[in-house]
Amino acid sequence: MTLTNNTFIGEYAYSLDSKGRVNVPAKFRQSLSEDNENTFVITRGVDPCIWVYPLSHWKEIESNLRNLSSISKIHRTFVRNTARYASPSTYDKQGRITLTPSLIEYADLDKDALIIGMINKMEIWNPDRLDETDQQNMEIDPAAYDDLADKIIL
Amino acid sequence: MTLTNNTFIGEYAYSLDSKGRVNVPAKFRQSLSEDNENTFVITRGVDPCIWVYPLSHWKEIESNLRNLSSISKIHRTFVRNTARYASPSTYDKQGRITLTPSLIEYADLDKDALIIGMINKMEIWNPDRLDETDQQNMEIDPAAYDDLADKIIL
DNA sequence: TAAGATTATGGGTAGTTGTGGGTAACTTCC
DNA sequence: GGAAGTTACCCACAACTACCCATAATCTTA
Repeated sequence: MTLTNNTFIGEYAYSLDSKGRVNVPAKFRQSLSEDNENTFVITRGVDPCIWVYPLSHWKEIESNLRNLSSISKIHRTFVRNTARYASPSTYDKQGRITLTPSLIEYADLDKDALIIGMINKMEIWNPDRLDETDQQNMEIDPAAYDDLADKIIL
Repeated sequence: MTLTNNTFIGEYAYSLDSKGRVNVPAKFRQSLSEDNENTFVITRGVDPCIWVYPLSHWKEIESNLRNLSSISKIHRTFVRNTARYASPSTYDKQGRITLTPSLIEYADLDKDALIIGMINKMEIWNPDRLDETDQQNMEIDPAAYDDLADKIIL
């Protein structure tokens, strides 16, 4: 059962094979709208993980970046940092995408890959790195967290 | 897999051969629309790197420059710096473009050439110079950077 | 519960891509 | 006009990647 198009929730444990391929959860694939052409764009996350966007969402990001002028240093740097690590990946007949060696290294992926639905994208984690990040996030300022409560009615 | 015509993302490590040729990533070539006639325009970047535009986009830049008045000193200087170092380059059967000695020197290119997709153009870097530039960019005002990130939902 | 469909994982192969070098055409300069 | 240097085009090979098929485990449904 699919909730909303191009929306991802839940957590899945898969394995990364010797060719750098990981399965995309069947539910995520089913949620993809036609215009994504079975394709995702993978890139570096802010945390040590891989971000996986549906193609259609990435195209929106691209069109925003296109309007930034390279005369401005900040704009130039922002475009470079965003575009640099991104690469499209179409899933194969078995529903797997191929990750790039550079991203596998960045996310420190080994055999186990944890896929997490993040609403408009998904994240691929080394389970150990995620545990560590969770620990560190305990130290987040509770006030700032509470602040969010005003914006999102849980 | 090609996302959008004349749009470049990703990072690629290639080598510059003794004849001053570098490969254009296959994905970038495939993304080029017909009207580019397999041709790019190479010129100096603002940073110490080479900017590589698809011919069609360069033509738009030319027509924008045409509208700048030569009375203004800033305009005059800008037009001169932009036009001065530009030169067209068609890729060969193997997908390589030939760089000019002057641009190779400007970008301080040696054996290794790092090609970065910058959406509407690409950049060719000496990996060491890029590392240095990345370091310097750490000093960019974080607030201004976050501001950009807010507008573009990553 | 049994049969069928779907899902997760592993591996083989043909076509593509990146890189080096060779040769012919063209330009430049004396 | 001829020699020297430069540029553009062509061929060849090694490495890699996308695509295909196979199998085992799991879920679905009658």
